[in-house]
This record gives sequence, structure tokens and C-alpha cells, in this order.
Amino acid sequence: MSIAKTYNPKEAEDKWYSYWLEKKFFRSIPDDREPYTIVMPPPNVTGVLHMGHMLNNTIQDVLIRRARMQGKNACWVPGTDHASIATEAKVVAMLKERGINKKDISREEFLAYAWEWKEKYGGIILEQLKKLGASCDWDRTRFTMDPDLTDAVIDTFIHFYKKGYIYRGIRMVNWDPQGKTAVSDEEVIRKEVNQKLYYIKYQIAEDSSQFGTRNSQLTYLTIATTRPETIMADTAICINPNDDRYKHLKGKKVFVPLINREIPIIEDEYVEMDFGTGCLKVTPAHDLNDYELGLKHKLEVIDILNDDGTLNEKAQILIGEDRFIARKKIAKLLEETGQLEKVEDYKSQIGFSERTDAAIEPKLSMQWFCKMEHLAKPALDYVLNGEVKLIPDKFINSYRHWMEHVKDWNISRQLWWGQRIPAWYNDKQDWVVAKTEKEAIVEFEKVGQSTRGIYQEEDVLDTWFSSGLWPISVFDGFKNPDGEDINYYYPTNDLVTAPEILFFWVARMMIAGHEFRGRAPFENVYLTGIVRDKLGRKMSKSLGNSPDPIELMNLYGTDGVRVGMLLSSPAGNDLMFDVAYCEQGRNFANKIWNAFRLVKGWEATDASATEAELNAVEWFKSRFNQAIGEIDEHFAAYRLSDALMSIYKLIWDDFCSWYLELVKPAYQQPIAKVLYEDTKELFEQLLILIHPFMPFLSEELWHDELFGIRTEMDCCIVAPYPKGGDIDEHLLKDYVVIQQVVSEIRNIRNTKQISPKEPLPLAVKVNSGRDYRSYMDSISKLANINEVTFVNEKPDTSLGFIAEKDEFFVSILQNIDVAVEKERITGEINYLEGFLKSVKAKLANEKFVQNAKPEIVQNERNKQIDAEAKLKILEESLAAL
RNA sequence: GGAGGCUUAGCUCAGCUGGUUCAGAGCAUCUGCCUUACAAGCAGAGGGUCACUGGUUCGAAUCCAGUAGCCUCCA
Repeated sequence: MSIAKTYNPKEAEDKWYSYWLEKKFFRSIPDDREPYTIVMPPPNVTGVLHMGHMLNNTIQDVLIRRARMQGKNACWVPGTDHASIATEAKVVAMLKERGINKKDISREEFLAYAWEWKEKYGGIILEQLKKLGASCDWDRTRFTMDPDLTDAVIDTFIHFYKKGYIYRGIRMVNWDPQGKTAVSDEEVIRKEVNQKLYYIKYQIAEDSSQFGTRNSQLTYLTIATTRPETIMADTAICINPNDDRYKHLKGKKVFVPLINREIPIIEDEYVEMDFGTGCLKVTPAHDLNDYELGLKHKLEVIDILNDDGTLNEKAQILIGEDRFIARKKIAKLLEETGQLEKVEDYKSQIGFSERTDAAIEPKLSMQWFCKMEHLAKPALDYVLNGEVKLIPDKFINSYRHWMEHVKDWNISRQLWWGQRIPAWYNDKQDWVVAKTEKEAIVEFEKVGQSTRGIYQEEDVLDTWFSSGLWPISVFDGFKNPDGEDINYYYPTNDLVTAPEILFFWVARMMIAGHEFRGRAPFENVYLTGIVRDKLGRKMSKSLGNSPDPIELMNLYGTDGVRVGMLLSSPAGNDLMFDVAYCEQGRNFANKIWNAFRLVKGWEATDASATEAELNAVEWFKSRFNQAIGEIDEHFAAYRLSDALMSIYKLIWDDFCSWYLELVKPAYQQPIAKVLYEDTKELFEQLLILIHPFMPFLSEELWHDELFGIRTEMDCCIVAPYPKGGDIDEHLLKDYVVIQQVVSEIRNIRNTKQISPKEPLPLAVKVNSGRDYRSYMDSISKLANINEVTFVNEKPDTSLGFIAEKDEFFVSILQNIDVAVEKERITGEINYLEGFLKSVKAKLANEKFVQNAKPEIVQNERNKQIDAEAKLKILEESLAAL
């Protein structure tokens, strides 16, 4: 059977993914094996697969596949997140296209559209993950708004409310006047904007307390602001108590221009004396800092804006005008009345809604909050005492900082898509928390309040409130807290996610885990970096610098892309992505493919193998076992890219470049049966080793007839992962020398322009006592040596080199350039002498000999002896020239 | 403004508790090769004052302090 010259991934990918599905290899059901569990960070239903998902899910798949092969009951739970704000924005946009305005339809109608949207688009990412080879248990796919998960959210809200953690309060939120909803800080994009700084005159009220000293002269105070349209909401003017310029104003009042409302002058060190005029207008309803200042000085709060950003009747003037139009009109009015001193250009940071790009308006509103201080403590302790490991641990500091300075969590969102807060109001605006209206009535009755006109809170809960329950809710831990699934799979093992949601999500899962299960929801949190382009820019849709992952997989093969993603992605560090990595991955796949072609082409014979060939097999087995150790260590430390690189080098360098070349028969010659069988077995082991990284290629080759007939469940995906075994250190050391000798000979060929096809004689002067006889066939084969002699003197017309302590001489026909040789050897001597000098200096230093560990000193002595021996050899060969 | 992190070869990164397993890997580069597994390849080779300045030490890429540059998070 002929086999293609290059690996064609497409066919293998489709074939094996459906085979794995069909044979239910991804399915996990509790049994008596050790579980290994990962819950997937649920992607937004609005999303499409991007490079961040690729990285994140490749890592999870590598971990889960390896665990599965190690005989654990591997369970990877997939799912999606309802993403309140993002989804609602999408649905609103979709409705707009259909000519429907959200305002004109009921909540129920809107939700029907939203579900329709979710059903249509919500699963895109999960489908795309299948192409990546993700071995999730798809039967367990969950959505944060599934009935059970929604119940869990509602019950949790009630639970926390009853424990006194949930309360209502007025807070300043980021209001999106276009979307007419509050958005979270993370959804506000700050941009530097050219603005104007308006200098406005506020007339000072006459001082009535000091009668008799009436000042008939009108005096005023100038204030600089970028938002003149909010002056009607001013409730104070603030000066710095240390500001000498304004000392005479203490305790006085001023009039708000245009509406002539009297407001007090207050003092607070918050005001920066050297910014603007040193006077600050205080507008508690429309600025966060002013709000806090207002609280401190017990100021009135006047909110002059409607939800859509237009002025309301409290503004007294320009009612109904948009805030930006009002700004211009106010400026004009002020100018006309002589109350505008001047206008300056000014640059400042303004927040814009990520969804609608509208300028964010700070707005006071009634919100639901969750007290965090008490809840955060155990979640912090999990990390500090090591029960939960953050990988890399450099994130512990920032985690601690955040958890120690945690603020109460605003859990309400002015949206429809999500879990509606289970709070109920009556006609008197009293409220109770209850799961259903019926229960709410009971609650109202209990406290003797009206049960008329009952309606439910309009707001929904923050999406993180539901995703925070994810590791418990996906295993039905709320509905069935002593169920088989939750008891078996919880706590999960590893969580793979991005550092930017360490607090929003990871911390909250730990809080919920502690509250409801008394244990952290996972043992290790592997934090991935951001995927950037090779210029270091974050990949984003707007920059258009992100490759399409699907296209990438089509181009380089899924295995190639997986390898490419992992080749340079240490935990917690950003990945500077470059398609060159995928190319490297593809090339690697091809290398394995071709190594396979070679072995497949062999024909076995009963003839026996040579000693050198048998040595090669033993060497590779030792090398393989050694590599297993390294790989296990890398995995234990979650250094996946290092683990991959170890396998890469084991396959490419040790197996292909050395082992296969050592045992490979001459063209069209048969191979000894022992070697053939051993080689096939080694190949199989390598396929297993690479499987977590390259599942498709390894499965494809696994089923080739070369390995005989396999039963339907005999698949690479569940092949037992190698555990490692005996390592012959002596043999490994010998091969280091053998490899060095071969390289040196090849190097001589290269520099002397001798073709690899031209056989050369080799002479060996053994000084070390090493027995080369059993290796000489191997050296001859790889370096094309036709004759080996053991000598005591350097032969004529030969070039020499030293490997360990032994001298090797290659006789060449062409004349040897004595001058060049002299220079080369002299160079080496100079280097060694310098080296020796530094070693001797160390040993001559009494303090070193006294203070350093004995083995270090001994090491230096060995270095001296080795260097001296080598020098002697070099000097002799220099003399012999 | 508060907190944290990073700086090692052209690029992306390893270098654990200070001492030849200490200056490394992969890619890229250069030089030979179309050698019947692989040019998506083979064989060789060259590349670094470990950001800078001090300090601790017998000894510093590694520990400490400061400086510069870059980045992230919170305000």
C-alpha cells in the first residue's frame, strides 16, 4: 500500500472525531476510578471562536487527554454563558433590524426573541471546538440559564439574602443612555477626548450674618468645568481649606448661574488647588467623586437627567434637551448673561459604552449589592494556604490585594436577559425576597404588609452570579447536593482561564464553593496569557489582526495549530502569536508522518541484528524513559510548552535523527525482525506520548495496519500513557560521546568539502578506557567510515579531535593545511589555559576552599584535572604537526 | 494616585533553593547537500557585557537597593 508523501490532516480529523464520539470516549460516568475533572470556562453565547479560546481549550484538551490515558476517569464539562449585556445588545440590534423597538414589546416577548437568538447562534463556539478536537463530554453540556442552573441562581440569591449578605442601596453606576442600562466598569472603554474647559462665574451671595457691613459691589467666584450643562444640579461649591485665595469665602453661599439657586461653599482637601481655578462645583448626582463628597458633607442630590440623557424638569431650563446640545446652549446662555469668563481647550479621559459607544453618564440608581468582606475571607485563604494553587504563582499577590480590598458587589443589571431578581414589591413599595409570587405574599403577610399590586423586581442578576456557581451547578450540586455526580467530580482538578477574570469569576467560584460545599471548587488554576500578534498588540476584531482559527486549522491542520499554540505559551505569559508556530507544528506532523513511512516500508527478515543495532535499541529505550521523567516533571509544573518541546526533541532528534538512522537498513534491504518489532513498539509509545498534543495524527497512525489488527475500542485516545522505566546511565553517557564523534567527523567533512558519500578511514587512540568496539558499527554507519583502527600514535595526513579524553583521527587524501590546523589547536589551547587559570585561581582562594560546599570544591579539582589532561593532548598534537 | 509584573541570542522564551547539567532551547540566519522516509527535509556553523548602576558574597543572570523602559490590574 502506498502512502502519501505528506500528511493530509483533513481526512483524519473528520474521521477520528466522529469515531471518538460514536464510541463515547469522551463520556464520563462516575465509577471506581480516580476522577479527573475540568469545567470549561463557559464562552459567551454571543461569541465566535477566537485565538484566546483556541489557546485556552487546547490546554484543557491536552490536560484531559493525558489524564484519560493515565487511566483516570476524565470528565471535561462544556457549556455556555448567557452573557446578559452582550446578548441583550445583540438581540436589541436584531430586533431593530426587523423594525422592532425593545420599548414597544413586553418582557416576555423580548425573552422569546432572545431565546430564539440563543438557540440559533448560542452554540457556535462549542461546534467550533469540535474541530479543535476538544474531548468534552458533550452529553453534559450546560447553559447558565438552563432551568436547573437558574434555580440554583435564585436559591443562592435567597440563601445569601437570608444570611444578610444582600442589600439594596443607591449607587453611582455607569449609565449607557443609549442602551438605557447600567454597564459594568469592564464594559466602559476609556478614550482620550478633546474637550473644552468652561470658566463660569458664580455670584457670591451677600453675607446676611454680618449686618452693617454691606458690600454693594457684586463679587463672584470662577469655576472651571467640562460639563456646564450640569450646573443646575450643583448643590455646593468646594474650596480647599488651605487655599489662601478663598479664605474670605468660608461659610458663604453662591448662586447657581441662570437659575439663581443658592448653594453653600464647603471646604475639603479633596480639591486640587492648582487645577482649574481651585474651586470645584459639586454635582453629586452626576459625578462619582462629587457624590462621595456630597455624602461626606451631607449635600442635597439633584438629578437633572432622564434615562435617555435628556434634561428633566429639575433642571428648570432646557428641559427635554439632550445633554450635549444642552451643553452648547448653556454655554451660550452664560455668555449672553456675562457669566462665562473664558473657554479653554482641554483633553481628558471619557468613558464610552463598549456596546453602544455612547458616552457613559454616571448615574445614581437603586441597585442590589452583595456584601463581600466576610465572603472573601475563605476564598482568599484557599489561595494563601495553598489549597488552591495559582499557576504561575505570581498572581497570588494581586489576588490577595484584590481580596483584601474587596468592595461590595453590585449584582443587579437593568436588563431583561438573565435571572430576574427574586424580590417582590407591593403597592406601598415594600419589598420581600421570595422564590415565587405565592411565597412573596406569605412573606408580606408575615410582616403585616400589603399584598396588593405585587410585582417582581425588573432587574436581572449579573452574569457572574450564575457563572460563579458553575463548578457546582453543572454537577447538579444545588438540586441534588448529595448526588453521585457532585460527590464524585467535586472538587474539580484544574481550571484553565484568563488572569483578567481571576476576581470576577475565579474568586466568586471559590466563594460559592466554600459556602455551599465547604471546599474550593478546584485544586489548580492555570492562568493563560493574552494572545497577541507578533507586534505585541492584543488580537481584536477592530484591529483585524486576528487570524480566523478555523482557517488556520484548514491551512496547517488541527494538530499543527495545537502544537503552534502551545510551543510558546508559558502559563500566565502573553503569547506572541505568529503563524510560523503553526507552520512548525505542521512540519512536525509531517516529520512524524514520514518517519512512519520509513518504518512502514521495511521488510523483516529472520537474520539477527548486530550488536551495535541492539545497543541502539537499548539506548533509545533509556533515552525514552529519561524523557518521560522530564515530561512528567514539566506536566507536574504545568509547563506544557516545555513538555511539548521535550517530546518534540525526543521524536525529531533522538528518534528520527539518531535512532532510525542507526537501525535503518540499506536501500531495499530487509531489517532484522527483532529490530522491526522493537521499532514498531517504540513508535507506538511515541504516538501515545504525542497524542494529547496531536490527537488526530497519532490516532490515524495508531490504526495503520503496520500495528496489526485493532479491536474497535483499541484507540490511541485511551492507550495507557507510558510510565517510564529503567535508565541505563552508562549507555546514555556512551552515546553522548558517540554522537559527538559522529558530529565531529561530519564537521570535518563539511569544512574540508568531503562528500558524505565518500568513505573515510578512522583511527582511534583510547585514553579513557572506554570500550568502543560495540559502537564502531554505529559510528561507521552514521559517519560513513570504511575502516577503523585503534592506534597509539597520530597517523599521518589526518585531522584529529578529542571526544571526552579519547582522540580520533580521520585520514584524508587532500593535503592538510598545517598553518590552519596550528591556529585551530592554538586557539583551543588558549581557551583551555584561560579556563584553567580561573579554576586554579578559585582553588588558590582560601576563602573559597573554606566556605564552598565540599562537592563544589571537588568539582573544581576535577575541572582542573580534565583541563590539564586535555591540554597535554592538544600540546602533543600541536608538536606532532 | 495605589498594587503587581517584565527586561537573557535577530524573534519567542527556559534558567528551581547563588558555584560546568551556567550562559541554554526552539524558530530565524549562514554554509554545504534534490543522500529513495521527509526540501514542510538532511548535515554542519555562527549569534548574548543576562536593561543600567551600586551593594551583599570567596563567588551574582540568579539575592538586595536604586535608575530607565515596557506591560497589566485597581482607582
